[in-house]
Amino acid sequence: MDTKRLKEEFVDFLKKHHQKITKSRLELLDIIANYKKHFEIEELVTYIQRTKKLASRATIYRTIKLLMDFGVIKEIIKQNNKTIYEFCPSESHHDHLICTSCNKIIEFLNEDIEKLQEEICKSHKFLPTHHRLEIFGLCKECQKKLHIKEK
Amino acid sequence: MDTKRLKEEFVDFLKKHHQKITKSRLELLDIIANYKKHFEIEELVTYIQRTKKLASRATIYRTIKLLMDFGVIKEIIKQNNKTIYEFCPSESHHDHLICTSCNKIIEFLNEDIEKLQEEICKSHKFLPTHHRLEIFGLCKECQKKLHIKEK
DNA sequence: TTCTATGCAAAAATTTTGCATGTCG
DNA sequence: CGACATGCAAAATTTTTGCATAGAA
Repeated sequence: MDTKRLKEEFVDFLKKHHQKITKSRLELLDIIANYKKHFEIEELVTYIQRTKKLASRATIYRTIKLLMDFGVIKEIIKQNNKTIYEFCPSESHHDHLICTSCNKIIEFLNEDIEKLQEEICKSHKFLPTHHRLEIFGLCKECQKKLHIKEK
Repeated sequence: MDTKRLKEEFVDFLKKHHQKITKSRLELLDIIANYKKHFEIEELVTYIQRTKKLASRATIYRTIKLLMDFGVIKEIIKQNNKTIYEFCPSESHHDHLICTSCNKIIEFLNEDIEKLQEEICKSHKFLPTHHRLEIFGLCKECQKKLHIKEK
């Protein structure tokens, strides 16, 4: 993935928030953008420390928080107290179908649902910043594996 | 809350899953049903151990897993890596508006959104078991406090 | 030069587990 | 009686933090 543009925006973001522009921060953005789309932090820490020796666990945690504020990382949660993070550059919001058997994550976007959410917020005078919709269940393949008949 | 019926169903559930019916399990269901609707586990542990001395932390954690399988507890997550659990007897599914300033949780249910979700699952041949929709933002009161003008 | 970021290791917070003992069926 | 549940404390997991040092503005 080409992250040149994204890095520039991140630099602006850091300046605006009076934070320093460091090698770690920019390279972490780069690494994460080119790593798996969905990841757990510890897995990422292991990967980074094995391959690049770029940043410590503490810095990775701290930078991920920054990147969440910046808006390119979101947390989506799955069962078992595991937190899965998603790299998600801003344009492409979407929601998730999560298979509880094979842990596959399927993305979808439905404009009607998005619109309905806006209406709900309006009716509660709630000012939304972001949202998360997760549907848990069994994917097509796992239904077959488990011999579940379609209705 | 009257939990007689719920307890009977829980007993059936335990039998069906070849698990034992114990005092701890039944009383924990009772306590949780009458505790706050939204809670963190540690807070619950403290409460139970202060007031009733009924079960150990380990048993509480284990029983909550059981109750999640049984279906009366769901986990909804909020920011800051805190996991909020919700007691939610089966009939009353709903989703959440979560205020990121005062942490208030507002429940809502929108049938159209529910229907659209079913359609999405169908089109992916996905067999849903449950879902979770969380909209984060600022509640009416916090917008006022923070002097945010309505559009 | 000044202030913030980083690394390290220790601490905190949260959840799970092994094992001896108690309880249910 | 046999199998499973419980309590305890220890371990595992995940995340945060204090402080000395390095690096950016």
